[in-house]
Amino acid sequence: MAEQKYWLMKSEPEVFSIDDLAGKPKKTGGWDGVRNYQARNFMKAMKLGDRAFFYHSSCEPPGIAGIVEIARLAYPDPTQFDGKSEYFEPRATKDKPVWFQVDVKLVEKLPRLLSLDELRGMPALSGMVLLKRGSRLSIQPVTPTEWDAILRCFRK
DNA sequence: GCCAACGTTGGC
DNA sequence: GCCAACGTTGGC
Repeated sequence: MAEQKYWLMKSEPEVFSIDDLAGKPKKTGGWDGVRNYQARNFMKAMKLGDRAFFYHSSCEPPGIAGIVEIARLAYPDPTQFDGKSEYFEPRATKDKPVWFQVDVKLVEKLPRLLSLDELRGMPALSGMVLLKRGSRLSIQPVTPTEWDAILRCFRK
């Protein structure tokens, strides 16, 4: 397989949780609503089969809830064309969409949420984007080292 | 192209 | 609900 990359994708569980994804047909859903250029560009760089942590933000406690796989390459986020959506983008046209999304498929919900506190306590993650001061990016790259260190919490 | 004002994110 | 940090907007 082509080189597999790793990512982290944030969602507020009150808006879209890992259980919401689990309840979708084929456990697959579109990751819509991303309205940040850096995050968008990371989604455009995603390849089929890349894996990502599903991170729950703005909740108690925040943390990693599960693992998803990229099931469809970046394509225009339909909510940008919907005048009634909070994600409406007046500058966007069908010919020149501004915002993109990928589809993700649930690989597994982790046996328990790995909290932000626990992540901060792991020396192997000291350089992780998520843990950087002031980091707000909703889509982030994760290094293979970080990925493995996190999985090691579950696969003893 | 600068940068002040404003809006958003997200942990706490 | 607060507010630090960051991104975006818009006047100049």
